[in-house]
Amino acid sequence: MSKSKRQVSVGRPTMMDVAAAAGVSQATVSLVLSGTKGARLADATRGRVLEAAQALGYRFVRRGTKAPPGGQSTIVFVADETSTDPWMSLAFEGARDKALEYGINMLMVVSHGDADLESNIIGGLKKLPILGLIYGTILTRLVQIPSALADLSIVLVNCYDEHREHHCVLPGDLLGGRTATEHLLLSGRRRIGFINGQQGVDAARDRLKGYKQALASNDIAFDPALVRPGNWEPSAGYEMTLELMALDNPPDAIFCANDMMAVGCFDALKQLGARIPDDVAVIGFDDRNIAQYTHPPLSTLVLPLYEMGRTAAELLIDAAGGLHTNPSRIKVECELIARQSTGTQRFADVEAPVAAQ
Amino acid sequence: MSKSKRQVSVGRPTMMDVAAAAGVSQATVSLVLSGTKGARLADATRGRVLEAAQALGYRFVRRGTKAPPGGQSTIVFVADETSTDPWMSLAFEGARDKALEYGINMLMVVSHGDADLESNIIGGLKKLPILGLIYGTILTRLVQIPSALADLSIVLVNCYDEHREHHCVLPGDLLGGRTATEHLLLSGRRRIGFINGQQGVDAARDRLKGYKQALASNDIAFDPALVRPGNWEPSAGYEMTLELMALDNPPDAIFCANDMMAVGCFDALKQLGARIPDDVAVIGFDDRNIAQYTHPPLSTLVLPLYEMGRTAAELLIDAAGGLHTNPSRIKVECELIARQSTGTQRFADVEAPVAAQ
DNA sequence: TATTGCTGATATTAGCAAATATCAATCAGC
DNA sequence: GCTGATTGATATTTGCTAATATCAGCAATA
Repeated sequence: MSKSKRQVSVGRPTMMDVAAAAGVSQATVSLVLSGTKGARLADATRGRVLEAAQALGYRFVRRGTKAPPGGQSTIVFVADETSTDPWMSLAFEGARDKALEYGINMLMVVSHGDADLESNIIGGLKKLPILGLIYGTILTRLVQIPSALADLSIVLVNCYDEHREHHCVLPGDLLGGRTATEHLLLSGRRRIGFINGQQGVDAARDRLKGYKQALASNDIAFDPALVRPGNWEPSAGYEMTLELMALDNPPDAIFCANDMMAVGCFDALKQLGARIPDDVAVIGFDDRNIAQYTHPPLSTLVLPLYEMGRTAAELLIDAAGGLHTNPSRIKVECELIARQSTGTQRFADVEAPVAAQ
Repeated sequence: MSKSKRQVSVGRPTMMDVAAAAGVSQATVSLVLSGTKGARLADATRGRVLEAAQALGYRFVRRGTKAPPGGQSTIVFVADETSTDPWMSLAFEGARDKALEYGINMLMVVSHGDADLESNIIGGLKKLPILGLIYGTILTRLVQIPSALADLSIVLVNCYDEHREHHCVLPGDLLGGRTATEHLLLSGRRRIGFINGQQGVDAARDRLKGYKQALASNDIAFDPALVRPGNWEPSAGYEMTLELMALDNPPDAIFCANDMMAVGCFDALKQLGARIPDDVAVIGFDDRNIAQYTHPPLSTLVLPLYEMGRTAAELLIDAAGGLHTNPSRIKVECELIARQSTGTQRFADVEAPVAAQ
């Protein structure tokens, strides 16, 4: 019975002791000493507590807090794929940069969509102080979050859940499609071809929808002959461009649903002897690296994965900070990058030229 | 003093109780019940222990084991960058696929080369059962491993340490440079230009060295006028090609130290009216996505990051399995991808044509 | 009634102690 | 001396318990 067992009033004093000395409850002492924001405390009480604590030589040890302030916290980024495109890396970097501003570390795991693997990995990580989880997919799509992750704070990037249980951050493909089309219209084009991405993919659907909206808003009739199916590959851009240009009334501009198809489109136009942008303007989508290096440089729209990652991390950090909002669907705008493939305007009164890069 | 405090012989029996009943030590009971491999036990003792355990109704609860059998193990992949190129993702995927074969999970963290951050994150991860650490860099370079990580099993990917304390896996740039040059020589070219990467970068240095070795092995004199400095960007490929073609005795083939410069090289050659590969053959390096889509498709060499990742994971898993070897430097070969930009052979007796893709 | 100041009840954690694994050292028998 | 069997010592882990955070709700006051 010596050093290991604590006597009644020996050993380090606790909040209970301080409370007794100050004539208040333990809860009050906690509120005073931990400086909880928003606590309503009388100055007199606060003073008495502090005095008692000092008198007893009380040493404050933080406990019972979910996220120990100053301690490490971690965000786990779960991706379904990584290698094909830079998108996932960009989203991760965006989230990481935001997290780092708050001193929060980030981990990435790649699940290839395997729910068991996800549960498994996250289960193993439960020993860490996890602030939350960002769940990102290569394709914009519906996802099902494994129930094993249900107790974590989750934000979805480039995907969405059926029951709107989580925040999700999506690219503004529809608005992007409209912006691209309107950019062509503003530079005086009137007959705009559209080469779509793979059927069944959300991005393809929305970009087409945006294309249609822009035409409608500008009182131009939608001509189904100008819309061609594609598959994101340069070969499709090449073939579909040949088809479009073979029409009786060929387009004076082509909107390719991604940059790779625009590369194929360039090849076809050059082969036909059409000048870009003088005869046909071309705009892509995604702002892939290559867009800067085509001849002429390709106008396109940024797929804002970096910004989406940042936003996701911010949502997570806010939620951890106690800001509880209903799950929202946030769309991040796809910025227009006007390069020379859409030319300087051919016709009258148009917008001011936008600097490239 | 009721249910919460345990009485001497009440409550669940422990190994100590079983040991006392069987007249052996706790250690012996542990050896019997946990079936430790390689333990030398007398059958009589084993029988007595099992009997005593049964008699007492002892329930076995496993504790105190470092890696709970069947429990997860994890490899942490530390990268200095991710977004610019697909290399890091490829290395990660390679390592991940190998790890998955063994049921081992992988995590990725991006440190931007910040040693404090690395120590910090890994420190936080120490609670997990970490099998080892793969440390990858975007540029092939010398790295210094923070001392905080010294107690972990580490394999370096695309980088190396001063004191050869760790395994490292590197790309075979030198051999690759030789292979590329020999491929051009084999197709009958004799005057081969070389557009180098950024000065001071290991990959640029080694690819040039390989180029020189190939020339020397084929008894062709090295002509400094045919070697031009570059910076990995298409613009450099474009300008340096113009310079090379303006020589009194222009090259009949150009080896660009990466694919992006080869794209610029293509532009310059087309502008000059030179046919590829008939007038000038072109070969790149890296096998970037774009190489399939140039006109004609670009011959190039694979930068084997995927394979390097796989190899790294394998080394780590072997080490964890008890295979202790001296730290080695493993170079992974850069495979030649022969497409049309190096043409079918122009001259006599050459190797069999290699299928594209 | 609205607001302020506080507390009881409950969720959560840090630290601890007991339980177990492991291995080098020891022991007994030949 | 040699070899197989056992144990003491120690590292590691799990569950337990006291300490702390937090919030709804109560009482007093304006």
